[in-house]
Amino acid sequence: MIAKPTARRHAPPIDMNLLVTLDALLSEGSVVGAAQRLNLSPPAMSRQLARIRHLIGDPVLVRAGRGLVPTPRAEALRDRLRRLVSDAEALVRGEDDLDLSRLERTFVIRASDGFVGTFGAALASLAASQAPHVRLRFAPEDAEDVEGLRDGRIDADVGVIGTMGPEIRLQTLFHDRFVGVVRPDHPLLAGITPERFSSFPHVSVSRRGRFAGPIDEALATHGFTRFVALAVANFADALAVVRMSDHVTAMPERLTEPARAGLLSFDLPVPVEGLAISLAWHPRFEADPAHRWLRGIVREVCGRKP
DNA sequence: AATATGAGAGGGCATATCCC
DNA sequence: GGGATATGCCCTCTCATATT
Repeated sequence: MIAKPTARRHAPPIDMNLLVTLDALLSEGSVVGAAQRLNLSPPAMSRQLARIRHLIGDPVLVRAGRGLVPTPRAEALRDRLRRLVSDAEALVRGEDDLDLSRLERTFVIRASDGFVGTFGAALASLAASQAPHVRLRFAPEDAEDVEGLRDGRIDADVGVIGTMGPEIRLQTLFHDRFVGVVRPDHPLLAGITPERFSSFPHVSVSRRGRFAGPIDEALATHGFTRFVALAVANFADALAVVRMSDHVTAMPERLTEPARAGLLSFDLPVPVEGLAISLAWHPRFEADPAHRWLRGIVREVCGRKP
């Protein structure tokens, strides 16, 4: 008996071009769109889709009415694939050929009005000095979901970032602490004790309209309860109310520095845990040189001493 | 070594099919 | 009807093999 070597034929090498094609198909959600993007005819693209289906063993995109919708398998592949392709593009292009002086791009940053008020001007100046054709759009904070980052409507998210999707990249920009804010001639200033602090009506800042937060928890551990009479969605509204009433509010110190001008800030009478202001982005932008530059200038501006 | 030949991949055009 | 995808047919190009 001849001992035959068990060497089996190697599987044919994977056509990596199909990954680029699939990325285009998933991004465009249509054969025609992907064909235009890759300078192919729609039939050629349709055939590439057929090859991808054969390669993956999944329909990838199925007809829904006139268009196509991705299968769960395709959805699961989408982000990794996007990252893979953009990494490959960056590899080929090289990271150095980012020409900031000619970069024309609009970045969407989701951030609170506090962040815009405190860092917006510095960020805009720094961006303009390095990349004069780049535009920044600050989008208001909505429900803190990852969809905006996932589908690319949002380039970066700045703020107190809680539970995001597991794939979301996160980096702490700085730590902040809560301070109380009242108008300058407020009666509370005669003596700030937990008891007197709790006796005035409060304004809470919550994009979700919450009346209770970490300050209430801190007060509760010391046996105090405050009455939050008003919940507003941004810092400016809270400050406007405080400016013209006996209401008391609390907000992150550094994040609202310029906005609190003309008002009186004070240390809270009970210790409240600090908060981390972070930058979040989707991994698809991880290797994107322009996006890296954006992250860099955000970090730089936040790292400057006030 | 140079040339011819055949298979296979992949693209475009025309057209079928589906659905709004 | 018209937009979108899928497919039949034919073409070109490449590569491996056969032939001179």
